[in-house]
Amino acid sequence: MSDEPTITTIARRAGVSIASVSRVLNGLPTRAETERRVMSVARELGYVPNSAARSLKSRRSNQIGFAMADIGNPVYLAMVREIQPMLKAAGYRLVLHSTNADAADEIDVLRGLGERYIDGLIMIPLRVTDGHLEMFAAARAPIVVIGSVPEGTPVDNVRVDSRAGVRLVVQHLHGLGRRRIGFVNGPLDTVPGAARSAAYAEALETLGLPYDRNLVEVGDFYRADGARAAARLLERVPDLDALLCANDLIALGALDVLRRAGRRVPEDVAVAGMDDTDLATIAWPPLTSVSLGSAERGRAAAELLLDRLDRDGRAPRTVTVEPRLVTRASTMGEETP
Amino acid sequence: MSDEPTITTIARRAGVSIASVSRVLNGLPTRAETERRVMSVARELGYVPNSAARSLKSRRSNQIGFAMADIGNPVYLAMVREIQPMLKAAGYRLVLHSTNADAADEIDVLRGLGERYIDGLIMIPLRVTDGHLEMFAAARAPIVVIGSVPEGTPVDNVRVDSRAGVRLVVQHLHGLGRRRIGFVNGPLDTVPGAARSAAYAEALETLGLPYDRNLVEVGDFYRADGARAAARLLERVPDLDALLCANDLIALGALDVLRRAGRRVPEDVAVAGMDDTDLATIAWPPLTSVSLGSAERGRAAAELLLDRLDRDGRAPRTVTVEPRLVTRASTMGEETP
DNA sequence: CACGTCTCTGAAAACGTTTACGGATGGAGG
DNA sequence: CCTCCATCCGTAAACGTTTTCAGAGACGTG
Repeated sequence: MSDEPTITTIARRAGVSIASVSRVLNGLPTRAETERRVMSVARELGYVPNSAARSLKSRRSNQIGFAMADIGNPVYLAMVREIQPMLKAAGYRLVLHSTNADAADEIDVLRGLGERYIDGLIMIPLRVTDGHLEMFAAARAPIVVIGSVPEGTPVDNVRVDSRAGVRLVVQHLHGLGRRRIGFVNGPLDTVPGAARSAAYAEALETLGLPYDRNLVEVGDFYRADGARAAARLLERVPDLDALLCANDLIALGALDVLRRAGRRVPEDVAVAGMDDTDLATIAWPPLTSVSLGSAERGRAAAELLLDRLDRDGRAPRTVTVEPRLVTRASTMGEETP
Repeated sequence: MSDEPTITTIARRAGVSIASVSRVLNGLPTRAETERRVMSVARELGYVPNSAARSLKSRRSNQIGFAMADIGNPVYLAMVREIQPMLKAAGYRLVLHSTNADAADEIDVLRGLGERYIDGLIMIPLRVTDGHLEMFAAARAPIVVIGSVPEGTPVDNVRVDSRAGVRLVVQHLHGLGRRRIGFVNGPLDTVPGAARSAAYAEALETLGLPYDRNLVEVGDFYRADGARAAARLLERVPDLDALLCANDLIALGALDVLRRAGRRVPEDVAVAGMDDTDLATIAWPPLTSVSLGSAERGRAAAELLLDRLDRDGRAPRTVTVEPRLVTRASTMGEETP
């Protein structure tokens, strides 16, 4: 027990060569007697193969990286919950990277691909910088990006038509007779922030509603920021009758603020979130939210990656997930359980 | 770009030996001119050291494992959120294992320690089998167990006095005048399930309340199971006036059921959870819950592990975290925001 | 009996690092 | 001019595997 047994220890004890030991351990055809001896010695010594040595030879680590901004956000969580079992079933381990949406941090992870401690990477960058693009191009292992990426970027890509998603909610709110539809967004320099901002304007236009910049407030994608932003918005536009939030977390913050302000949801203000996380059914009132298919996106990303690990060389593929509106009591009072 | 540059490539291009390259890259003293040449070639080639080779020599992987039942449970999530940045700051990566509370799966992870792909492991076993104990004893790398473990087990250990926690809530409910205090527990063959069961009985006895087995129902530690168990309990004991749930998730399920049954919380039934996760403040009404210091436990576990990685050889240590009751509207109506 | 064929095994190289050791060089001191 | 020491660097071994290649027997066939 003092020193870890290696293939060499076993070979000596069993009176065979290390090559034979390796063959037995890898299930290659071997004479029954040899196999028996090797196996028995290996078991007796409690032998476990050294993964570093194996990786060095085989050039595979059997690890996959997953990089997202913050493991605390239930969207990413939903993805991890899909991805982890799939990878595990395929014999891969999951290495988690929480980057705080910091570009330098993310580029560090990408550099990690070169260290070869992971065979592939699933990444959700909130901002895609030139640095990202360079690393994507130079990457020495497959990458799947969840979220939009410029045309022609040489990585597999899973995206969701968030524009359509925003349109769905805005139409829903409009259909309920709401005309002063506020919008609490996340940072505009993030990919989702920018997309949702454009989509909001576009949806209003389609419906013939005027775009009023006073109705828009920007915070960050967290509950506390959402609350603050919603409070600012409410103060500026007291006659708001609906609130679209770029995120379920933001929506939770908004609900807190509205409750404290004595506004009834949905009677006075209808509130909708995005992502349709578990939180939507926990919140009170239950939150109408656009599902952006987090679980589905996670699954698709894992599939794309595993596929490419199997046989590389194909052109990059893009999978697009359809958004789906899930209405609950925060917009449709009557549906309250 | 075709073939990954190695230390040998650099050596050739710079006209020095691989030893010199290694020295430069590791910051060992070298003549300025040599250093300049090596660095410039390395940069030009986009050299990145191969982690497998490095691990093989150095016998360290710079990875730490974290094994829990289900990444979806916010308790574990709170821990990961503490642990991940601490490990990262210390130069370690996090390898995530979701074991579905399956003993065989957990033992697999423990076996992984022998593969040396992780330098240490933080584990939260829901059940501690003989298999676990054997692996703990034979482990070739440091382990920190979060949760109780038999006296004398040779691992560092972070625990929480859940007995005291249960006592706190039961006293709180009793102090509010509740006398028919139901208990929805998780599986009794899990470490927390067993502990909470014993603690519930004990707390009742301390308060001079009779133990009525009709008041106890067992499900699993999830929302849906909690709902089902609470429904059974409610049907059996309609005059229940308080409900202690072994878990915030269970409590959410219970809230759903009570709402659907038309019981007011807390007027008719006071509800309390355990773990004090984020969900407690999202639920409606906000949930009274016993904090079992998830974040604190995560931090302590990471500290213990990093400490032991620094210098091994000390006796195993145990850190105990104090529970803390956080009262909210689900038991104290008047505090409703 | 010579030969070819087949099955099993061992020797050795290779993966990409780190590091112990000793050789070369140059300057200081006698 | 010789010796000594310090400084810098190259050679080679080692980490624990996998895999290629070829040798050794066994056996059947002509």
